[in-house]
Amino acid sequence: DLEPELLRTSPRNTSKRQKVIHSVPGEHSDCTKEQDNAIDEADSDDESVQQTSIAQPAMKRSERILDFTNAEHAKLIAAAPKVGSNYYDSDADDLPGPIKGISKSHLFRNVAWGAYAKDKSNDADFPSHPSFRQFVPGRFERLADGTAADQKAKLVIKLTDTDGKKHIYANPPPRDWNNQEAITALNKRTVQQIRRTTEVQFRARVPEYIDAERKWLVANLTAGKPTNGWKRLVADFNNHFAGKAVPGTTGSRPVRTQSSLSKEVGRFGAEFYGKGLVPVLAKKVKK
DNA sequence: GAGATTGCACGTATTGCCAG
DNA sequence: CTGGCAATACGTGCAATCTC
Repeated sequence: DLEPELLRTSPRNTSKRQKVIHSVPGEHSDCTKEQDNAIDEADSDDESVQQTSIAQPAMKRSERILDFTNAEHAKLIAAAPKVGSNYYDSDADDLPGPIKGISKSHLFRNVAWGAYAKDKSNDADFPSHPSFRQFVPGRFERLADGTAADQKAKLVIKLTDTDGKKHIYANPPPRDWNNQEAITALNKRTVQQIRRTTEVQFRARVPEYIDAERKWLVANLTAGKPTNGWKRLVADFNNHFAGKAVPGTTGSRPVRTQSSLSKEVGRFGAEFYGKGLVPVLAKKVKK
């Protein structure tokens, strides 16, 4: 069964009802401005959308970002198939007024969606266990096979929910594909659409730190710093907690990385750890 | 109109990268 | 190694919309 190009073909392990965790490649940006408006001009109407059938290690975010000013990258972009007006006409003027339902309207184009964005006839377009590559800055992204792909294809998300109902989410394109704020909003929106509609999640839920862990930290910190260095602290912490069950809690404690621990210590360092105190979270105020 | 959908802010957490 | 920050995931609440 085919999945739209935005959905990476996942290794056929998709068992039914269970949260499927797809890892999402990471981070950092450093993009170049002045891009795709020029590319939009070259928008062709060819609907051929390349299929990315590569079961390879997920590429890191930084590796997927293409620099328009880099000659080699520019060549890849030029060779990439462009998603056409079947999605929406990139060259057409935007519809007047703000986009309905989108509060950050200034970041996105109010386009008139094409036929593909309304077509529910092809079952194969509606996976129930989709995989997804987050948007990265720039209209085109580099794929693991070395070619470039048009991220415009990822704007229309077609899914089959847990009740078998089909959904289409047509997410407005960013006015500026290099605007990280727009890309971030787009990613948040699409990830949530997938999370709420299907059983797919891109990251496991993270257990919060519990009192026992925080007490242990207090005992192993000196003036808010690891008594014997971070390396040692991380190893000791995980020896003590990882995989173990703690009375009063369910399941077993997760492995914590140095990043996690240093964030926890840093977050409450001033008020608590630095003073040898166990952090106590303020009660949430609900209305 | 009432319930179902959606978008998005918030708070909690992790991971990747980079500079010192 | 460390420290720190950018990017981004998840759960949840809530308001604006949509749908029946």
